[in-house]
Amino acid sequence: MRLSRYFLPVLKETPADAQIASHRLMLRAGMVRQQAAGIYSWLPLGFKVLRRLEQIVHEEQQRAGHIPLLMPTLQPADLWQESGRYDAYGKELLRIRDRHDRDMLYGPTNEEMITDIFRGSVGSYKQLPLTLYHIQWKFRDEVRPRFGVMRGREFLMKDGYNFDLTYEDAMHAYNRHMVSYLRTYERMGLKAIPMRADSGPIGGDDTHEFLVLADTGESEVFYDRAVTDLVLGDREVDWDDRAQLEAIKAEWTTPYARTDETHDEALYNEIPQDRRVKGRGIEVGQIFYFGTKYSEPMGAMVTDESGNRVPVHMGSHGIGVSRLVGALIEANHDDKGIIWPESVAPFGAGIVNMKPGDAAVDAACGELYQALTAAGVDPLLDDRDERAGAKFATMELIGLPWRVTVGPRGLAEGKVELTCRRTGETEALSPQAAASKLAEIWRGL
RNA sequence: CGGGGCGUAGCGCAGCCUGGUAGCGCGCCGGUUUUGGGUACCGGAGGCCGCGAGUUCGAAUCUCGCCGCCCCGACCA
Repeated sequence: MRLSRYFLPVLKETPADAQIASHRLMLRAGMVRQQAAGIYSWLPLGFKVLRRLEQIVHEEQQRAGHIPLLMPTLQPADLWQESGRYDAYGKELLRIRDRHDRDMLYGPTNEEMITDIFRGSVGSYKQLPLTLYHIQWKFRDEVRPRFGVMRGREFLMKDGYNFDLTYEDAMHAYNRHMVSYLRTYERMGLKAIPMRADSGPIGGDDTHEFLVLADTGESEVFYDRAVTDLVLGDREVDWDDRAQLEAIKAEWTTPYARTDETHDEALYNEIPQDRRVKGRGIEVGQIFYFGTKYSEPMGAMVTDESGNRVPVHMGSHGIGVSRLVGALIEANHDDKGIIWPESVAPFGAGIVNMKPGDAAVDAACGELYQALTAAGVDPLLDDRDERAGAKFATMELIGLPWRVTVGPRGLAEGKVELTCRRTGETEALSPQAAASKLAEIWRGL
């Protein structure tokens, strides 16, 4: 993309309403625009990041064998009356009436609807296990939305639902989600720690929240430092191997890690002193086994091997996709702006043309642009007639991981400069060498 | 929902206390200048001062009501 033809409304000054870094930077970098409290338009740059995250989530879900579909944002109220949540959910549920006076709602989650879909089409245990998911906008009418997209009223969420015959099968689905979530966050360059969460009335060891450590997080967290050293990496995962998934789950959930909701001071104090950490975290996902809570009242039954009609065991599993954009920035920024991990960057590299109109510089930029595009780096070429300082400041603000600076001075020696956003390190290379170095990095993603 | 604060140009703000018909910086447009870290100067466009009612000869300014937004707390898969 050429910046001169793009839509990137960056702000030099900080909007007064934004209190935390991610919100400030998303507004300054022209990623979002607020339309009402907790409701945002996603401008092109923000939209690109959102799409990248969605893509990673889709890939990892499908790798684990989960099946995508798409349910609507608006739902009929009667499904919720069936489950009992229409009255129980309270004011967070946005209720709407259509022209025929039918009660509708803007979905805050989809347990009822997915259960309805399931019961209409599945009747036998032979069709299990089944996990369906979608990535769709949700609305929860929060009393006090804040922190930009981190706590909006409208937000994009991946929510998945597993249907299994037995508790054991459902726990395997639970473990599958835990491991696939670990992979998902790792691919995004995030350290997200599964923490035992409050499971409410159901009780038991059957829900975990994933927290990204950040000083601005809403939750207070307590953990054993050992958990932050764990890395899933590229180890082979057999998604049908129950023992393997159970072992990975144990690896991550054995070290103490809890939010203030479930914190146990006595257990915490058993951790060796030098490994105890108290901090704050941003919740970016949750996995949850809830058994027959919906299948029973809503009649989601299958016939088992012995011919008995039994309610299916279910769980739901969410990743806050739009919130992740904020969480990523909270975890990756400095005083100049955002620092995107390569895997989620809106553009892989910025090319700065130091002298638009200079034939040699224009030509070198054009060649680099083509080479990087061909390598899948998806570059952003700053071909605007601006001062060097303004161009550098823009690139640093929007946080592209790499910058290639092309000017007459370097070009006279046959060199361009390759600068790493995160470290600030710069090296002079031939344009070809710079292009192949970036291509190499992208091949590894 | 309790407490606090703010709505004036695209953004950041001053003016309000003490009423007299709106100003600064950034951005934007035109020009000169500059050319490897947000250059300097000149000229210009852009406002139903959140909305409504009231007081007054006169309201951005005072009074009342409403709406919106932000912060702290409570709440939150």
